[in-house]
Amino acid sequence: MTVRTRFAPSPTGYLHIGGVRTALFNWLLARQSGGQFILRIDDTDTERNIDSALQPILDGFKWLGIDWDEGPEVGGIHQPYFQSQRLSCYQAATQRLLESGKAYRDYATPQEVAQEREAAEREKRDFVYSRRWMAETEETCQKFEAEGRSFVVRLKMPREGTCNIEDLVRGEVSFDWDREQDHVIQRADGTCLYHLANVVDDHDFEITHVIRAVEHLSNTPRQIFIAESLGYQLPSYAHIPFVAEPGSKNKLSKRKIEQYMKNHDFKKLFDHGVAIANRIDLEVVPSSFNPVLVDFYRDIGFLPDAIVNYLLLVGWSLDDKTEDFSRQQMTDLFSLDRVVKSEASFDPEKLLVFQQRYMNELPLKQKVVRCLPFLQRAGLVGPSIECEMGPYLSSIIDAADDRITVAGDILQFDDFFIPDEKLQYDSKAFQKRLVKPENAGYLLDLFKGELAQQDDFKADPLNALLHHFCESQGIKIGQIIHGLRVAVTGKAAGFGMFETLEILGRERCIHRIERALEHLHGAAE
RNA sequence: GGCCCCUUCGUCUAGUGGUCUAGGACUCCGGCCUUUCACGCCGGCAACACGGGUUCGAGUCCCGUAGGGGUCACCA
Repeated sequence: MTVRTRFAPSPTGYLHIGGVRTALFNWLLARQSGGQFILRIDDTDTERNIDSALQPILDGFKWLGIDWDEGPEVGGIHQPYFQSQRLSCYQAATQRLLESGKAYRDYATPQEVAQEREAAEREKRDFVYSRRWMAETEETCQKFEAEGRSFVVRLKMPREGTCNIEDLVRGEVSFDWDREQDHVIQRADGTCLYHLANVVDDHDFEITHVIRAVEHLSNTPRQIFIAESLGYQLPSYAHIPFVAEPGSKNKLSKRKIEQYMKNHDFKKLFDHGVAIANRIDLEVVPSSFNPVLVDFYRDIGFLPDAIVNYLLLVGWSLDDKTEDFSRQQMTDLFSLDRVVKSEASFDPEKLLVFQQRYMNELPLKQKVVRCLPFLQRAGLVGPSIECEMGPYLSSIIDAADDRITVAGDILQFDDFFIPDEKLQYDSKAFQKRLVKPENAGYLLDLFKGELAQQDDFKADPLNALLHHFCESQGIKIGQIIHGLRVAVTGKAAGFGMFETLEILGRERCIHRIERALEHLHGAAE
């Protein structure tokens, strides 16, 4: 039997990071055994524009490298994969349920059911529908219809015994049938509800393993009832813990971003993103620019592999030390029995660590490819990059080394792309390193003269040059190097000073120092 | 509230009765390196929710308590 798993997103316009984790586990299980991973669209309740709400989700999966064998865009032998187009399947199933007496027409109005529910609450007993408006014969149907009533279809749930679920993650879990309600499976207008659709589709698509978040565990008995009533063979169930908020055990929610901002690490991640977004004219709105959603990561230059590797480890582990997994390794080694039972909080800091690791391992060429679009979007580099820009960009990214965590971080080194005349000085740094030290200007001016005579403008010789200079002046290198950095980059911090000088080249270094000196004298007057 | 699930360092986790005076990773705190920032290196702090059993022996099994979460829709 080949393993067939599925993920069933609703077209909401965004891809939730917790959803990705669930999809990932499904995908992994299918891939490791040469099975199929299916994407099915749960759009039974939405009347919005499906295309525009679905595309971001499909794009998200594609970006992450989670591909599907059947579903939107790729089709498949079981199509359609949109629930909104499968109504007839559900109606046929409902009909069979009705015929076998596992479901019934119910002519109660919502108000009448609500009244029963309230009465039960008042009397402090569990609510069980009286089935007062249940119609199992043509006569009763006609009687109720004569009263002007319309019907919904309800499940006729067992009222005794237990439902045992053999869960691949949790072991055996049992529920008493008498706690279950006669759930509605079809509305008065003939449209169907989630649970029925879900069970019918899983069967039609020949899903062998239903891997989903724990919040569905309590819903499983009714689905089992439907499946068994229809004579379906039950899939295996695995209820995995959901991804929780940072620092709590609540389910991570897209809407609670305001609250998450109180979490230091979450805010740090968000602010990191905002700094990049502001430079590339990206709208910072919670509906897409939100660390709970995948778009956020793509937009600021995360690596899909880093995210997938991180997500793999929230709720699953191989052993007590292995953390890095290639796609191949994770598909080979993943197993449901090593899924943890308790909910795991999303840890932005740890995600960043994976990102950093993957970014550092990326070949320089790849880094350049990832960073370039950010420079272009920030208007620092033209749309068609000139030939000489390639090596120039490479040298910067090479020198920046691990300081580039996400591709968008290249913008921290914007000073290499700004014309000398437009270089902005960090005012605090300028004050501290150039204005305040008495002889900073003097030393810088002197050293500028040395630079002007330096022919071999490479990091090592420049290093030697500055050291000799310091010796001859009887100063420590710290007395000049900071001011030099501020003068040529405008910033207090950056990568190696001598690499910086080399990359900038002699003319620009001198020009920038002159400009800084002018600025300094201007400030003094 | 009923039912169901969960509970090891701040976080992610290892641990399937003795090798656990509980291991790893991230964070944090020291120190080293150093021209800044970052990296790196070394070291350190830090957890079995609680109470009863069972057992020679319990983080590991059982029961209870507490806490957390989920679910009880003509939502998905």
